[in-house]
Amino acid sequence: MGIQERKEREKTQRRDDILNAAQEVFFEKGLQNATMDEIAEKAELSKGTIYLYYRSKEDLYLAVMMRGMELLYTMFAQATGKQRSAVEALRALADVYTQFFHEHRSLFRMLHFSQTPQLHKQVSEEMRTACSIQNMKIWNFVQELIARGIEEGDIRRDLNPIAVAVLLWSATTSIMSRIDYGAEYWKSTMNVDLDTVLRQSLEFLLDALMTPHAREQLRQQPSIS
Amino acid sequence: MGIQERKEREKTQRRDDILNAAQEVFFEKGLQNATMDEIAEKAELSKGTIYLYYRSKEDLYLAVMMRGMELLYTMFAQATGKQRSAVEALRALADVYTQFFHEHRSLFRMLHFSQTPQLHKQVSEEMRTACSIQNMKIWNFVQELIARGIEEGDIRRDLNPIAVAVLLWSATTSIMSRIDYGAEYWKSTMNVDLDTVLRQSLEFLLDALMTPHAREQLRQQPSIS
DNA sequence: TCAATGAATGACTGGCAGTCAGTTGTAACG
DNA sequence: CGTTACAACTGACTGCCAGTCATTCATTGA
Repeated sequence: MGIQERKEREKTQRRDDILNAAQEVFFEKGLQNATMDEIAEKAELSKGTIYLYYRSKEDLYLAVMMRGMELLYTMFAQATGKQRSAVEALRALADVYTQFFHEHRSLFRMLHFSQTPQLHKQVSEEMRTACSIQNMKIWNFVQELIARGIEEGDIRRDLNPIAVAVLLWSATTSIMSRIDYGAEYWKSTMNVDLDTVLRQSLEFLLDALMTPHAREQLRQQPSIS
Repeated sequence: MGIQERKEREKTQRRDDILNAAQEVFFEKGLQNATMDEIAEKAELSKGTIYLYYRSKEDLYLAVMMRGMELLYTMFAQATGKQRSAVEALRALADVYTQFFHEHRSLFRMLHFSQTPQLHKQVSEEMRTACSIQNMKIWNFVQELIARGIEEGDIRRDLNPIAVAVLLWSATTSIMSRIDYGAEYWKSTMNVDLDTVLRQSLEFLLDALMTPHAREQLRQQPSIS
């Protein structure tokens, strides 16, 4: 009996249609200025139907955001797969994150904005746990990479892997969102190129994490860049 | 003719009353869930009157936030005034920022939230420039401190003062808002104490900024802590 | 006492998130 | 093929709230 299955397929298709429509609108208007009516119209469904699939505007917003997280995770996994050492993988991670930031700016913005406590208070329990799981996947990934770097003797032994992960992630994300918010503003009023600042900061941080031994090795085998 | 002056005084008093009422409500509910009606009631004024003094809810929000920035700036100026070297002043700055974070949590939250582009788009031109000026004051303050540290030979000469300022500020703020968002969550799911992470990160960053010479000196004259 | 001026008011408007009574389309059954 | 059952879908409607504006009120100066 394939009818059940077909219905199942149609249902997930609907969910996806809604997600695509929502993504378009959220990208263009942001959470605040997007309206459910516009999303419904774009999805060629009535507003009521949207609420059959997502509990609230905020839930829908997070659902779109989570696709972004999945994408980022996939990019991470791919980029680090072919690296030899953990430190090389960490550098690749930084590059990929920067790439994600530039090529999927709207997703990055949603990802960052979704960290607001105010938002999470208005979201269903299920969505929150789903986010939490996705989130954890990425954190574990980074953390384990750093732990491996310590084992391999390239990252300083006196550092706490998770602390390093938090510092790296926080600093990077925060500078990126500063760029996103108004790189031009910084350029014009303070003559600062934030893209350069981001690159320098990453270099500075990664360098400061490494053991003297690893730094020495790096100097003997400079990267292609 | 003191009438003009009295009226002037009364007007600024009103502005302040409204600000105080708004602060209470925003602290309790956040921007989204606060209503102008509630603010009006708390200020013992009608809603219409509020709009004679502030153009929109968002403007009012930023006005409250800016008092927070002023407070922070004052705390900064005080704390660094009595330090001998720039590096000592920088450490004092970090301590004071942490203190501000803990003692004025709601203001910190507003300060951080006010960095959202979405918010700034809904705010009057005047408010935006006022924010910008206040913002710049703090950035210049930090930047100059770092530049002084370089001159004094305690901070590495190969670093760009403004880049360092951005990195320090971004990393710190981002970790703090992570604590604010849910330190308990991190403790329970990943067994991480984010307060410790913050302290370690600051130590790590400040240490990595310093010249070998300055680090050496520090070891000979350890701080009181 | 009486305009004149400006501050304050609150009923009202428009817009939007979320709901729900009702409609439609489809499958299963006799 | 007619009928029932059921799930998917609809869109008019409700409640809420930011922001407005015609009106009221208070003060001042003549």
